[in-house]
Amino acid sequence: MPKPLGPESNCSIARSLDLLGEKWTLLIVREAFWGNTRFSEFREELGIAADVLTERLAKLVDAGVMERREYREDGARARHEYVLTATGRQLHFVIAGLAQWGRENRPRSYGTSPVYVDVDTGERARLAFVTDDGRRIDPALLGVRQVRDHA
Amino acid sequence: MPKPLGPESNCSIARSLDLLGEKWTLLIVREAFWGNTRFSEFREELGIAADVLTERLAKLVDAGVMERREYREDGARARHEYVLTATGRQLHFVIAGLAQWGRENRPRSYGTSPVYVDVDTGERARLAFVTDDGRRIDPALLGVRQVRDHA
DNA sequence: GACCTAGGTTGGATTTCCCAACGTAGCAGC
DNA sequence: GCTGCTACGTTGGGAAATCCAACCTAGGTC
Repeated sequence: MPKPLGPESNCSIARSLDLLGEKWTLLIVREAFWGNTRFSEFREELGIAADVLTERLAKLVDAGVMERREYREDGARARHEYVLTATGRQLHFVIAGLAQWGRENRPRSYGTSPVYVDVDTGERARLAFVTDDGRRIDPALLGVRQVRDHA
Repeated sequence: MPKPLGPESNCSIARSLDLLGEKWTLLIVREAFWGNTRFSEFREELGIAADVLTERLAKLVDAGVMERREYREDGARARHEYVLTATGRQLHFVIAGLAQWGRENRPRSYGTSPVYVDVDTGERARLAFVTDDGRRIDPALLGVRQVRDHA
């Protein structure tokens, strides 16, 4: 029996959480979505310890979620920045799911929460389950099936 | 400045993760979605330590994600079970997001992964961003806005 | 060549997690 | 009414993850 956690788990949820489930990791991804890219920015926004941040960024780069790039501002030396890859940007559903759930189920009486909008029209965007041909599915009528991993 | 993690964080993602981001918590929620309800079932499926499970279940009940119920089978004594509340079931987007991401981005060459389907038609269900009037939004054209928490 | 800054590394305290052993309430059998 | 059995935990001690402050380093400025 494979362990319930770990990169070889039978369950894609467990495999995701093996990488993303450690403390801070999803908050780093959130910061990357918000446009922060630098070690010092992650540190300032999150208040995370430097050694933990180093380790998390390395794991995310290693897993292909983020990419470590060199960049250089005029007359400055080369620096590093960490940006989401296409794989990392696919986490928008997870991030949006957490944002939506927290907003609706763990409210606070003041302050603001992130909300997704259509960039063109400004309309509010919410998560939904849809079929391949675009029909929306009532979450109450949703079932789960175990499907063989392609390949 | 409120801490980036913690129940009073400015960000609904951080508030969600303050509860859900500890090790095992989302896997317990997953098991609950799969229909498991009992202490011993969680323990057997996950291999989680008993003390950690006790603590996680207490937090989830306290936060209104799960409900602790008494039940009694014929000629047996009263037992407890833990079932998702409406608030807990709203985590389907987060769980489905993790499942979909892991399936697509952390593949494995054997075994199965959970996939959501329409219970009536059997059609595959995927996550999408939609507007209130049901129009689907291309994730590439998605923006984020900070919106005041209602009330 | 002295200083500054971004991006780390290192050592040690604290917190969380793991594991095995034990506690306990109710019921069954005798 | 006592012995066991089983589900649901609690407790104690060790291992691992996290936190924090101090330090390091390379390239560029002055």
